[in-house]
Amino acid sequence: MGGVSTTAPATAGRDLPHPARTEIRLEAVLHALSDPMRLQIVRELAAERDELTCSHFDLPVTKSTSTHHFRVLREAGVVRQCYRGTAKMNGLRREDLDDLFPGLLDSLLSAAARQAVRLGG
Amino acid sequence: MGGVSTTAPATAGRDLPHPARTEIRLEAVLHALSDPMRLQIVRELAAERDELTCSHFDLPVTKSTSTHHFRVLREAGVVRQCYRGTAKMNGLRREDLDDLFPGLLDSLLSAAARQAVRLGG
DNA sequence: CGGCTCGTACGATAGGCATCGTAGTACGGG
DNA sequence: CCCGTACTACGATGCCTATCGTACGAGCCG
Repeated sequence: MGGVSTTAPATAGRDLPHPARTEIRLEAVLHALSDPMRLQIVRELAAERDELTCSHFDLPVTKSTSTHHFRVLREAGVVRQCYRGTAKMNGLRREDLDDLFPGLLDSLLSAAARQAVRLGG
Repeated sequence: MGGVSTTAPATAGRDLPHPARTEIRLEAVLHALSDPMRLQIVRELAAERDELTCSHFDLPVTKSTSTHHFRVLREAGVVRQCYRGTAKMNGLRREDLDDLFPGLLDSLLSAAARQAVRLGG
């Protein structure tokens, strides 16, 4: 506070609001994953075990829509997002989810993989 | 047609359309369970390991809305419904779901139970 | 038959949401 | 300093859905 006109140092105003671990609701997680696009994002994020930029994903929608989906995932507590230069990094909140709902994420991922095999190949 | 005036024997025209096992989609299941009301229904259905009538559930909505939620669950392949007299019985499609997505249902139920304890107790 | 209970069908309503396009902001590099 | 890249914000649109109320159909019971 005080007289600092440029309120924050670097990447100011670029923090993204995330729900705390205890604020994550199962219904919101399920809703977030009930969209094919978002489920696909989460699957890729789980496969690569690292953070990925938004632009890494080649989604069949405009960037506006893409932004929307990533926000839904973040607000549901499924992914953690932060800026790194101009890029926005996305990481799965594995630890938080595993702590809240042990085994759920793995079951969901394996269910999605199984369905992909069944329908796609 | 034919001579039979009462077209069908009993509970005629009262069959309910269900998706076949192979038509059940993960996204639809997750969407169905992302509603608190429907998640509660499924939890009760899993607790009592028997079929339950619609009226057994004391939901804070009108009967119209209740009918709607049960239909969503049925069309997603989560529950199987049939008539028994005037009552409509609801049963969890455990076998189908376990075959398609092994472990998923249990993970979901346990996640829901865990959250109920965490928030309610 | 008459009435009761259970559930359905249909229409209305209000809110949510997936999608787009356009205009704009933040950062890094030449 | 200017430009390109990455992402956002905002408004519009059309669809889906959760909810209700009312009117109705189907089966049971006296």
